Amino acid sequence: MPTKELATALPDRLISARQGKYQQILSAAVEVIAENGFANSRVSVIAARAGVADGTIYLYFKSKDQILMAALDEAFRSFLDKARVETASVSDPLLKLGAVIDLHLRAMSHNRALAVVLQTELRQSAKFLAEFSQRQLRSYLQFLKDIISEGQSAGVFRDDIPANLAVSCLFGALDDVVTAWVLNEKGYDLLKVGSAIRDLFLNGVAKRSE
Amino acid sequence: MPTKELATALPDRLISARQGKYQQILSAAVEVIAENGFANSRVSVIAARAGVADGTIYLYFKSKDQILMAALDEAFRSFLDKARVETASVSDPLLKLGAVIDLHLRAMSHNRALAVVLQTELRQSAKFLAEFSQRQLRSYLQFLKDIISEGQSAGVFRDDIPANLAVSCLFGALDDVVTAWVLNEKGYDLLKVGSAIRDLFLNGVAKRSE
DNA sequence: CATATAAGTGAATGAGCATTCACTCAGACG
DNA sequence: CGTCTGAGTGAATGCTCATTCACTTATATG
Repeated sequence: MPTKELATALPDRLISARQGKYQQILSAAVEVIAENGFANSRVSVIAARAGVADGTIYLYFKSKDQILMAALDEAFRSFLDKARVETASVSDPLLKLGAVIDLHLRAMSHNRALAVVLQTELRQSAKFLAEFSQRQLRSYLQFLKDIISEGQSAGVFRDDIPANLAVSCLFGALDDVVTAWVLNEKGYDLLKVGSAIRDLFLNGVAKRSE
Repeated sequence: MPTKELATALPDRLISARQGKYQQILSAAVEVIAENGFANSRVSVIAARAGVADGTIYLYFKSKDQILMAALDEAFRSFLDKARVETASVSDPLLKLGAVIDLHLRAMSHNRALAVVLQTELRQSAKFLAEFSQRQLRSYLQFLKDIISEGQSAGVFRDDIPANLAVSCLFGALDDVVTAWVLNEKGYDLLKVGSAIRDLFLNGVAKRSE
């Protein structure tokens, strides 16, 4: 008979099987939810899409709500990780800003279903949003704020503007562009607007007096 | 016996009673939905809050979904009307821009429950959002776009920027500022950020070379 | 091979809740 | 006053799924 410690440890093979189904269910859920909205998504449909039985879902997730939570949480974590890695080596705030804008748009472009879920279901209810956003979204906004602040210290950004407000404007612009893309089937190359957003954010829409 | 035509017409008293309950139900719904989210709002609770019986709701609305639709629709219509009226007499694009920004923030400030619902439930599902946004939100975005275009023609706004993108940035910034306000209990005077947003939108965050 | 363990299944359950409808009642009208 | 109309009521209905659990299948262990 195995010792207690060994009894609770899983063999590698099982762990990776777990990972496999776990991921399968998550992506199936994102697809289905993107198509129908959370409220109109049936657990049984997610299970079918993932190629598992209804009950299997509950071996990996506590509830339907929790599937959505996990999906958003994971997507965000991976995005933030990538953002940190990709910008770590860039020190110029202007370049860093461009890099983040590109990554944001690239990440959304890359997985449309996920983008749909993030732009819509994330805001499902004030309570849910508040709970999620306090953790993940805040990290991202803080990350953006740090870039702004660095730029202010470095003297390339105006310092007569609250960094928080600048972040709202930057994030809001990105967010709205992505929403527009999500709602419009028609080709609209999300990646191409990055530099225009950067320009607009830096220089504004007012015409310079010559 | 009354003629058929008269039989289908309602006496004024009844019409205004209808209006009364209709409005009562709508505001009760907005409050309840703002507190709990649409999915977690019970029709019976909305009825209780409005001071009517459960069944009465169905004399005025076809379904629970339709209550939310009607509430958003009405709120938006009244906002757009006000926007058109308030800016009709302003011809300078710069002033007009400021007037719209102020109105947007004022409208949200004025009815927090409605703001919560607009910022959260409006995005409930891609399908719902697409349907609604195609009608109402589009009008507002078009309204903003017209202001930008006027400014470009008048030579006060850069014309090397697609008006649509400028709209996304402006609306996105407003939207995100309002969302931040909605999520933060703490006092944060929404009305005070109007001029800063206008300044940022016009001039950008980059420091001018002196 | 026998046994043990844990993953996976999917039909059955039942809770929650939107919606209905048989009824009440207040006011209008001759 | 008697009768009619239709707004309003709220308990009862029934439908829709999320969730469960008794069972099957696959893998590890000695």
